[in-house]
Amino acid sequence: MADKHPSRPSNPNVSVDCVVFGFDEEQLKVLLIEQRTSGDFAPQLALPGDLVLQDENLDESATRILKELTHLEGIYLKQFRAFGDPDRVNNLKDKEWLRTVRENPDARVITVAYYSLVKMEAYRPEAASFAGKVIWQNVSEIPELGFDHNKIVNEALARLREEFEFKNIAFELLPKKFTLTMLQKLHEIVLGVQLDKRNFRKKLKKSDTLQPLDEKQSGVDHKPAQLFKYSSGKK
Amino acid sequence: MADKHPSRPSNPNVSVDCVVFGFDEEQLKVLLIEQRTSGDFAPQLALPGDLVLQDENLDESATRILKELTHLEGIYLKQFRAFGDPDRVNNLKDKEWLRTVRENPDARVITVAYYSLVKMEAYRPEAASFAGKVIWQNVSEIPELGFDHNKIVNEALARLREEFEFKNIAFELLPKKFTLTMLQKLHEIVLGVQLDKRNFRKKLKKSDTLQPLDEKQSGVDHKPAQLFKYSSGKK
DNA sequence: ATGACTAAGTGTACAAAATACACTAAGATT
DNA sequence: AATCTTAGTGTATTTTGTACACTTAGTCAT
Repeated sequence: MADKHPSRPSNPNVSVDCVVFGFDEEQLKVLLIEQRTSGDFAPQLALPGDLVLQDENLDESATRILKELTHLEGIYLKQFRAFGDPDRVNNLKDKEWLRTVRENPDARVITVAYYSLVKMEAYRPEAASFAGKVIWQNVSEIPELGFDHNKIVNEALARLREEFEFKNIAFELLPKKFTLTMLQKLHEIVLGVQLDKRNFRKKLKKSDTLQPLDEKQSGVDHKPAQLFKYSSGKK
Repeated sequence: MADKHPSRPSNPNVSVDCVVFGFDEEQLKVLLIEQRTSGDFAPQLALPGDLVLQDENLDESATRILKELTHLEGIYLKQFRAFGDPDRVNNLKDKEWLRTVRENPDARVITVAYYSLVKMEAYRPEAASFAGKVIWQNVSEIPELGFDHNKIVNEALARLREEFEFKNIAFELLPKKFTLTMLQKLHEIVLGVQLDKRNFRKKLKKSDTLQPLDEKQSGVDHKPAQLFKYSSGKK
């Protein structure tokens, strides 16, 4: 049992949790994993997350953990907040899942949260062997999650929306190639509003951050759209 | 010596660092403390910060640490980012200052950073007995600091500016009573620009977030200005 | 090849917001 | 009473945001 005297530093466990938002033409979802612990607890849903290892920085940790748990790679993850209520991981089931039982069972767990945004069709998550499965859950229908993960998802969603509202386009979070219609739909889905096509494009043009590619959309049964990439400044 | 096998969770020390910005009519400064360790190291400057204790959450920790080190109280502190490079605290002097030597000397230190903004004249920081002294350092003349604190200050300043640019007024960060001229000067100092008095006031009026008090500025040798407080929504 | 279907791509008129700019008013000091 | 200092206020112009509908390019079915 760790020392619980209040005037001592806590030497907590530190974990990383990843809120991966996925979008398609209509919906915004969050990637969740089903936790199956070795104990006989009922499975529960939670964000992909695990403890930070000794020789990695936080960004590296997030990348590694997301890959280990869901096989997703090459995704930009943005740190947005640490969560550290002393009792935020307070039950056996949660601790078992986090490997905390084996390492440092009585210490609290402080977590550093990351978010990202991906095109669902471009990334096919697969559950790690030891996890149950991974699912895309609609952001408007998120059930009760393990740990304090509902709070973390809500905060991440708020940040994502701020990013889109204030900075206009969250380029770090975008796919490398995209059509203007895709970009508009993404904004509409994230912000929950309808936008005017011409006005949306006018604003993009003025911001001067898009570069047309020598490539058009393929695999559609109508006029294919021009593909663009992000480019700061002008051509 | 702690276990350094890379595949193990790190059970790091976790600290909090506070970037307290202070403003007057002309300048924006940062509160720094001079570290005097018990060893025979030369003093160095750093942000007020220390390890998180077992039974406190991160916000509580920040509040406590700022008070212990500088006697500042009643200040809104906003968490903005965790910093966790594995070697960000890598010398004996830094470790000694952080009490890490006594508790968990070989583990890395992950820090959660907070910032805030105060009227310098309203808060008189005093050094804790064990610290050297506290100083207000101009943000444009920050010397080399301990740990990775230069990086943390730069990031905090960027966030503070974003807050002022995008959200227009960072009310959480303001004094409770203020004149419109004070508010304008603050914006000018933080953003490093000149603003037009009438346009600035027009925008404030439209935002409908200020409430005039039954009180005017005192102690000035000219026409006293109306004092306002923040108020969401209308009177 | 023709016609029908689907989404891509484009411009203009109006409303709202941001900017540039200079004088009068209130209190303090002599 | 005169002077000094900052408070407080409005209008004209430019820029930005909004509302709105038709033509074009490619695919598919006949």
